Amino acid sequence: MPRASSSARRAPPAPLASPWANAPLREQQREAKRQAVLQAAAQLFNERGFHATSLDDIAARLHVSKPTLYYYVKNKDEILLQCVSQGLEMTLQGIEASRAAGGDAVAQLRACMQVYAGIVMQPFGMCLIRVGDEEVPEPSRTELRRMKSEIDLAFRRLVAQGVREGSLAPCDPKMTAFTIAGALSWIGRWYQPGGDCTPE
Amino acid sequence: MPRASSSARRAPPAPLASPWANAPLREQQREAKRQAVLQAAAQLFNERGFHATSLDDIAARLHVSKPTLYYYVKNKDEILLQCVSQGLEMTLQGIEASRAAGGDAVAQLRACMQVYAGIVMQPFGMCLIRVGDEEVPEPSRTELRRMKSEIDLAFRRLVAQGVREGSLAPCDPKMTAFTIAGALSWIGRWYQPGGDCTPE
DNA sequence: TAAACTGCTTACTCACGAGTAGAGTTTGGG
DNA sequence: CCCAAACTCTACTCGTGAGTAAGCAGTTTA
Repeated sequence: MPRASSSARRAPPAPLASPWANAPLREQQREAKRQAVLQAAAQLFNERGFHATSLDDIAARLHVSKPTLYYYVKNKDEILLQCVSQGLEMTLQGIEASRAAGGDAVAQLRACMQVYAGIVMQPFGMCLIRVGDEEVPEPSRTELRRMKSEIDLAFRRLVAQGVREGSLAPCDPKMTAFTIAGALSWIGRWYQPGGDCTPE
Repeated sequence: MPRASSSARRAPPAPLASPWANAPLREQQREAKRQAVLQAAAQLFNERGFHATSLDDIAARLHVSKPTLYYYVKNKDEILLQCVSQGLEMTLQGIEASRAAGGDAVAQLRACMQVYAGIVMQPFGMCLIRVGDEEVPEPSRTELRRMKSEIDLAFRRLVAQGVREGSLAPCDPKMTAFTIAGALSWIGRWYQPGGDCTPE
């Protein structure tokens, strides 16, 4: 990020209407464009796969040229990384919220499932499912896997808790959590906007 | 297996041994090698993804050179197509066998699930799951999708039948079948030889 | 023995896609 | 009006990977 040198300052003469007043606005627009790049990329990755999507494809969808993309992101790998990270982040937050909402284990589990289902239908979440983590280069891969297993762990804990409460039939939490995650993730495989909707 | 050229042969002067006697044997060895190519390719596709796997990678794993591959297959797309086709074929046959084995709907369904689970842990079956069908070029893609939906249909029918028999709780067969397929397919995502096993 | 074929090799071509250089255009502050 | 930064473009480089050409060694047939 080469910019950001021009952030906070006050103009000596003018009382109102500080110059640089729109500097934060600039920054904000820049971020919006950056997000647009990620969004477009995520969609294309989902449609064609990561390797089958060229940067020209992404640029074309946004009606800009390839080098423009490099003004907003470092490289192709970083685009994928960001997409997946955001999907993961959303999921983690959603789960956190579901748990914070309280209720018994089954209610929490249900809420988490709803959240998860909703996310895998959105571009970033779908990225999470459809592109394997083989694709992201090593430094970040481990981090990503860590976050994924965190999600898995949350599900397992809820299942185990449900079993303890007696509201869930006794079962192996590990396998059950996998099964749930599998069934939910599978949605991201066939869902295409237009047709069904969110309800479980 | 690059060698093996010096394996089976018959002496010319022998009384039996029509010429061309080993022609079918030749054919058979050739087919074995072809299968080896597909097998190696499937494994690599599963490890790294289709586009991330080069023909040189496949060749290297077999200790041969790239052009040798072209002696056995037409091109890269055909390799993928064959892998997926074989996975699909195996599944279809397995389901057929399960249904033919008789029993009530639940028993049949259980058998089918067992078959499916077994298949997605093998290279070809895993291909089916891990590489999206976006990757295979258009003429064949439709055919592949047809076979996939045939499998899905088989599951749906069994679920519906189970509901009718009263042995399954009433539910939407379509959604239930999707859920089952999802949960089972997910296995192919995390399963790596070594650790757990087949039992459900 | 020579011809013919099978199986495989080395040494290419050629296209496409990631990433870069450097210049042109727009925008807002002085 | 002018300047500098913000932004975007055209025109490249360069590596990699799919697919091909042509020929070489061993085996089979005549």
